[in-house]
Amino acid sequence: MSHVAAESESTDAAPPAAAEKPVEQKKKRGRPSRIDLDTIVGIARRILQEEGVAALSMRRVAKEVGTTPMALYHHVRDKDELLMLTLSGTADSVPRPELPDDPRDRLLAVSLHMHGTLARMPWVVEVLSLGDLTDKGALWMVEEIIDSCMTCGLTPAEAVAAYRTIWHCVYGDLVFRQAMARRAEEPDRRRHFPGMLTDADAEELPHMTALAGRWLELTADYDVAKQLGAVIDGLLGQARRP
Amino acid sequence: MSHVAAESESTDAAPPAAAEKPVEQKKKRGRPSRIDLDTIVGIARRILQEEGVAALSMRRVAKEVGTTPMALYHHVRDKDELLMLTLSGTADSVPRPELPDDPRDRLLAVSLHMHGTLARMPWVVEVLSLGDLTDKGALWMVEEIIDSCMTCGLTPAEAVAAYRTIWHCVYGDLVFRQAMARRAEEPDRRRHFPGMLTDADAEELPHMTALAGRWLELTADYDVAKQLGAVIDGLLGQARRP
DNA sequence: ACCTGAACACCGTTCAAGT
DNA sequence: ACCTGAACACCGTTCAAGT
Repeated sequence: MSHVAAESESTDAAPPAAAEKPVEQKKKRGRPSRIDLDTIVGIARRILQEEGVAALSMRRVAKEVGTTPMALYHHVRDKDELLMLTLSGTADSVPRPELPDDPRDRLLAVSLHMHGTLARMPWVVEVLSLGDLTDKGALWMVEEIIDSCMTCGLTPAEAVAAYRTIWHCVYGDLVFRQAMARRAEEPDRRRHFPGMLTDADAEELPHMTALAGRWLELTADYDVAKQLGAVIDGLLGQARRP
Repeated sequence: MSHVAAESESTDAAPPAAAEKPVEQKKKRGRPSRIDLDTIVGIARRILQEEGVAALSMRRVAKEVGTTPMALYHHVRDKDELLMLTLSGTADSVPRPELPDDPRDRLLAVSLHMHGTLARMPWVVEVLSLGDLTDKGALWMVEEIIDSCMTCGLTPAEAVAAYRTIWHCVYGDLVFRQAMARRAEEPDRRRHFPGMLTDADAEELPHMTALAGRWLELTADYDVAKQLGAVIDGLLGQARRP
């Protein structure tokens, strides 16, 4: 159940690229610590994976590590820092895909790879909402997107903006899907869009009342690849008419 | 300071369209309630406006209303329901803008109106992340977007998908801006992207290392209107090649 | 240097009792 | 019908003390 966490954990702990670690190299002086950052972060990551951010508390992590809550604060400044640390290394656990050579296809492929990867790690999306990207291993995707955009004729500034727009589409879709999944779990029928329309609204909102019956179907049919394709076309279109 | 809340509050409480209220019409039998839903929701809205979702607790609302926390549960099922209720009526507090006739311009104008409105109500964005749209007064924008898309030749299904993509761009940008604003407040220098790159990364990430120095500037220059324009071009482009 | 215990100032929500 | 009080099972974090 927790072998995915264990894997990325060992990736973190692997000594070769130790210079990359943000924590300063500690000489082993004084009392040797009985718990180390890597196990703390690993356990936190497992909790996030299995139960999401809402389930992660310092007290819970401490219990699973086998210490007091306060022992954690000796290794980590606060809960936020712990959350950020769970992110680093996760990108490296996903194999880098073959990418097409055509820059437009490449752009779409990388964007979809981002989307697909994160769709399988919903907790990462949740944590990303709270802070920014701290996982260096994910930057190759940004680089690829910017590079492809520039190959298609965008200026560096336009390429960076295009990256951000693509990211908004990817992130927005993931958040939307998660909200839907959460709502599906609750048997609780809070009324959302289609339910709150009556025939009386047909005049003001003709399309929406007409589509209300098909809304669930239409929502389910949303095709990220197709939409991202269209967005990319639009973004690259900037190059042709300056 | 709280007059915006007060306004939408009175909008809520206005009797004419009472049939719209989700709560069932209560006959005034039994002990008359000393606190009513509208004041609870109004106070919650003010707290959200002034201090954000993190500051909103049932206990806090109770204190400001002048009751015990548990009295609230007689008017509201749980905190989540209270949050959803704060949303309803907010859209009506914003005047509806004049819109251009050309459907493409109209599409962009409505999208920017959504963005601009929500940019001024950050708490709404925060609450929206937790649930779905419950404010009927906001649906005219969705209707306009779908209508314009269809006028441009999209099928209803494509129009709904296009709406969602536009929403992702709007929402994604707002979330991004809020995260940036929050980060700017903390003097705390957690290292985010540009700081974590060294010269050693120039080989793997040439564009990003080259742009690292300009990153803040480039981020600040992000032009939502321009990007949404490009996205809309791409989405409408679907119509021409079926 | 590393860990512990007790404490502070909070949470959302349930439940039994009051008027 | 509406409200209260006490209680349950939690939070993140500080602080003084232990080894």
